[in-house]
Amino acid sequence: MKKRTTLADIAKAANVSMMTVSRVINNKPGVTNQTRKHILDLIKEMEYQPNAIARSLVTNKTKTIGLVVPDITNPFFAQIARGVEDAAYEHEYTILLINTNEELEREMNALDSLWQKDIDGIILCSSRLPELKLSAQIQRFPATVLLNREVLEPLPNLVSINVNDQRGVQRAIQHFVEIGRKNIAFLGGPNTSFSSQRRFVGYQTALKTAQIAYDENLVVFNQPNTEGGYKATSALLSKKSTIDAIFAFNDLMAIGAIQACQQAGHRVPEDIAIIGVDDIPLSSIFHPRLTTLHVNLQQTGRLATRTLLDIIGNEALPATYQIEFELITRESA
Amino acid sequence: MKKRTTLADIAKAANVSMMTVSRVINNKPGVTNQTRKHILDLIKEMEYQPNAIARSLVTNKTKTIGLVVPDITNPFFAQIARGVEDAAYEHEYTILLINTNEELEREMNALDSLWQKDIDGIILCSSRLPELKLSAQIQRFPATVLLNREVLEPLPNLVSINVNDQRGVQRAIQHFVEIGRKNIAFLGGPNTSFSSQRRFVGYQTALKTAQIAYDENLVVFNQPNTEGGYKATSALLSKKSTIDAIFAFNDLMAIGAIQACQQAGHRVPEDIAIIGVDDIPLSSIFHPRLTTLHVNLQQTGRLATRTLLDIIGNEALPATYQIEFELITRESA
DNA sequence: ACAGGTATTGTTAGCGCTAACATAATCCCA
DNA sequence: TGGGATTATGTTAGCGCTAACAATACCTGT
Repeated sequence: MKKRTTLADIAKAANVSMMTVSRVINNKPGVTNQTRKHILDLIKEMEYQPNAIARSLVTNKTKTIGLVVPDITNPFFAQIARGVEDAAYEHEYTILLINTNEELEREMNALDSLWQKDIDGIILCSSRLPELKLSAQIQRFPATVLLNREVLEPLPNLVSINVNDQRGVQRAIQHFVEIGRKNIAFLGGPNTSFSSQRRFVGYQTALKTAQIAYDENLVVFNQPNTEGGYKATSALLSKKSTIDAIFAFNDLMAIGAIQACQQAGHRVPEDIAIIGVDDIPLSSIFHPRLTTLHVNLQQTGRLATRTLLDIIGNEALPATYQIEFELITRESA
Repeated sequence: MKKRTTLADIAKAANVSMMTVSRVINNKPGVTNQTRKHILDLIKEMEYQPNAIARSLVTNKTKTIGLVVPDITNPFFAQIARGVEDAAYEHEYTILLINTNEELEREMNALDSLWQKDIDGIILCSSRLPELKLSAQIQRFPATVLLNREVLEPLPNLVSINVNDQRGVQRAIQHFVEIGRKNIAFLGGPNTSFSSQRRFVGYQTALKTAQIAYDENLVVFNQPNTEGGYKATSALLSKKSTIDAIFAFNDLMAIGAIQACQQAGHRVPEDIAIIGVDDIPLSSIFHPRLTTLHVNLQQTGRLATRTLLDIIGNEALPATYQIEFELITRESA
């Protein structure tokens, strides 16, 4: 690991001042083509690469954005992260990745450490911070995009992006109605989850629209995995045998639900139609192939960083975006 | 976004020199408990947080490590990333995440940009760089850990961590033999992939050990997904009907293989036993539940950063690690 | 009470770069 | 042909911090 070549080295070698070299590397005008070429050659020859740290210290820009997610292992966030990074790469930004593991303390520490590193902005996914702390944090960063979190009072340097859970669920329920289902059950996830709450509201709204009476016996909450789906559905079937459709919080629960139905002797989708959410890879492999609500998360990630860069660049913007679900109709409904 | 509080601000407020404050925030000796407390109070009161950029410029340490992966969307790398970040967090390091998308140019750019940001080390996963370029890159970073890539000539600041593909496959084949299978087919992945190659070697070695003759008609390569597994297996079954076991490059191919077998009227595992690799979540949900080779990737990620930090801290180390697969015996074999 | 040590605080310089202003070189047209 | 505009280059200062050395203040034992 040899020592870095610095601006000064190049300047000396080219027999010009550091500023002239600086102008060349930053593509600024005010340098003859001849000297520019000369310097460019030297830069290549001496393998000079600017020291971003030094540059940041004076410009107050780091070309770095922080991405805070609960758990990168969750495909939901991995997809978003990929989109975020892709778009960042295109604009020559890099990503500082942080997992909060849904722990408040870790999220606070993360934000502090990002702040210390003087990043240009943050993309904060599914933040669990209490409103007050969150808004305090946001105010100290130059720009932030909030993903998948209920909005606070508007802030000038903040944009929120949310998936439209309500509307998505309504679409699903509507689909059930269109294929003639009337006894539609709702499998909720953990009720600490914002999206589970919103989906529940969507479910109720959609029933009202379809003029179907709400029946609380058709609603169960459980863990958002296959096991939870299985248990919830078994419980449901034992007290209500007239069910002909199930909306599940996510695909894993939907799969659990299918297994429970089949176990109990119901055919899917003939007797009971099932719709999940997320469109995980498994959905198209599992048999029967799962009908599900889908969002292009990678695209959403891209949108998040583009929006962030817009805020950084001081371009006016609306304060919230709503991303719509798409219903992927496959075999299960 | 108000202006940052700086060391100078604190120094002025406390009526001491900047150095004294610096000593306090860096927990260095040479400050009275009294003044220390006084300064600490002011720091809290004025919400001072050191500027990491400025600090890095003088110390030449950034407390940041680069993590380069082909695609964070791939659960394999997401798991590793999670482990890497967890361990980094514990040591107060942060992670710069980069996706190369398996593109050479993007990998080079990534490495350049990390270099410019003066990071303390890199963890490079499944690098596709030609040997020469790779080793040149490695030599300019203070420390690097190579994951899942054949080792080059040893370098003082480099540690390689590889999953022991060969031994893993041997374990799988041995399991087939133990349950009385003799006609063992091999479903390979893309032959550009190092791991596919190594697993193929392991397959041949294991056969030799078990004194089973190698038959090239039992070997097929295809895409590493369910479709590839399905096609490969169909092809296999049409020319060889005596097959009683299949080793698949990964779980997705294994699932495709199962579907192809069942389609062709073979029972799994009674007629044909099947083993995959990766232990993806689906493996334990799919029916029949998949027997598969498993590695604790999160743990591997942790190992990677611990090792990297050891290199940074100049603690002597062996040049390569081998991580062993574990055979998870479920229903499919 | 004082030499010689130790514990505490301060001063100077510089990391590598760029903003802002200052100067030198070149041009163009009346 | 000369002077104001223009273009090319240089100089100075400082971003926020810490390493290294310098200067005090405070001891301790004799």
